[in-house]
Amino acid sequence: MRAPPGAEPPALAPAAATARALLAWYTHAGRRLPWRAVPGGPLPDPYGVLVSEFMLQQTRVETVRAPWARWMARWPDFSSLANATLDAVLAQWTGLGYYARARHLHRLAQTVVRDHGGALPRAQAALAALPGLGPYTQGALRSVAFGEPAALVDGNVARVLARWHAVQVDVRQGAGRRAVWAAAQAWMDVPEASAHPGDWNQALMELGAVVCVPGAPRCGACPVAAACRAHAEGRELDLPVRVRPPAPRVVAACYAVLTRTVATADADSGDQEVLVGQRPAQGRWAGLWEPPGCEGPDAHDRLHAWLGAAGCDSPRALGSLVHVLTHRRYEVQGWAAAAGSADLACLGYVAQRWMPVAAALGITAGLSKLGQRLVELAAAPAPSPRPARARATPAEKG
DNA sequence: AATGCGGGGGT
DNA sequence: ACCCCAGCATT
Repeated sequence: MRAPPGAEPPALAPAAATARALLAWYTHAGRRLPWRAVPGGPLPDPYGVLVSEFMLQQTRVETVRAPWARWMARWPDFSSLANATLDAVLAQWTGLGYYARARHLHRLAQTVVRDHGGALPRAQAALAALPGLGPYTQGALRSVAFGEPAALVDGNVARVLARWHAVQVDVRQGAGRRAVWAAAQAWMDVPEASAHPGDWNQALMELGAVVCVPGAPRCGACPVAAACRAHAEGRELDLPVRVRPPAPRVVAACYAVLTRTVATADADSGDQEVLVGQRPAQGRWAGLWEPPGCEGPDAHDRLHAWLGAAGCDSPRALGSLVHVLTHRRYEVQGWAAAAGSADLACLGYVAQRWMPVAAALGITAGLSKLGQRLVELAAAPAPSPRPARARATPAEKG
């Protein structure tokens, strides 16, 4: 721990002392989890590890404890799981989310029984061919269950390594992702780490989960703070770099809500119907229905040209609304008109039909959320003096 | 390289 | 209200 003035910055390369310090901390302070082996002890049951790893994908440790115990009590091995029905498996997964994981796990068990004699294969190629086993889970099984010197990177490891090495780019994608995987792999060249690969990898994840946490890392409690470049440079709060997703692209759109009144036995007030078109099978809102509209800078002109050609005279402005998706911000002008001889194919729709307004607002109608909002806009009797919530004007908040 | 996929906890 | 979480499959 010699630190002469002007000495080189803290270790950027894997170092035996750092590996020893982290493993010692993990042995002493690591949580005892039911699927986790005692540090330094014999390897755990691969099936139990596999189940835990599937449940832990994008899910916190504390969320998994109880479901894992229930699962292991019901299906303690590959053959019992392989013999279970998919319905039972999915029901047992209830509440964990990402249900594709349960389907993969079930299918994996059946594959292991059928093709691998009921035991998880050790060869990397065979492992990678199993459903639901991506790079992270492969590394976890190889190191934790089989004791092989395989690296892994999850969200915790990516954050820890981003701080240790002061990685300046987003470690979740592209070059940053590759850099973090390379760094994780480099640690497997340190004998202190590769001698206990399962403990080493779990120690890295444990550190990220309880010390090197995202918001306010507890560097005072970190066993390897001396090796951390971000800490040495006082930038632990700035790393890992958070790539703010680009602001949604603004899309101008113009829609027309065409309605007609259908006579009913209840002669007083006929039922209102709205004209909707079905979007193509590809692209945004594929196959969903919506009132006719178009998008783009010239959306207003194109829509009104279409309205005129369709004989929908004197459209009435409904006002505007903003609809935000992950990557798009739709700024929509709505218009109401009486129906003419409207052909929606000209606007790119693959089908069209009249739909009762009440049905269009239901969840089973197949309208996009934007389509429903437009129908609501047209169906609203009048702008009330006090809207339910000022959702459309979040900017006023500040 | 994007996108969809659940649900819950922390700040 | 975000942000993040022991990710993976699909396009």
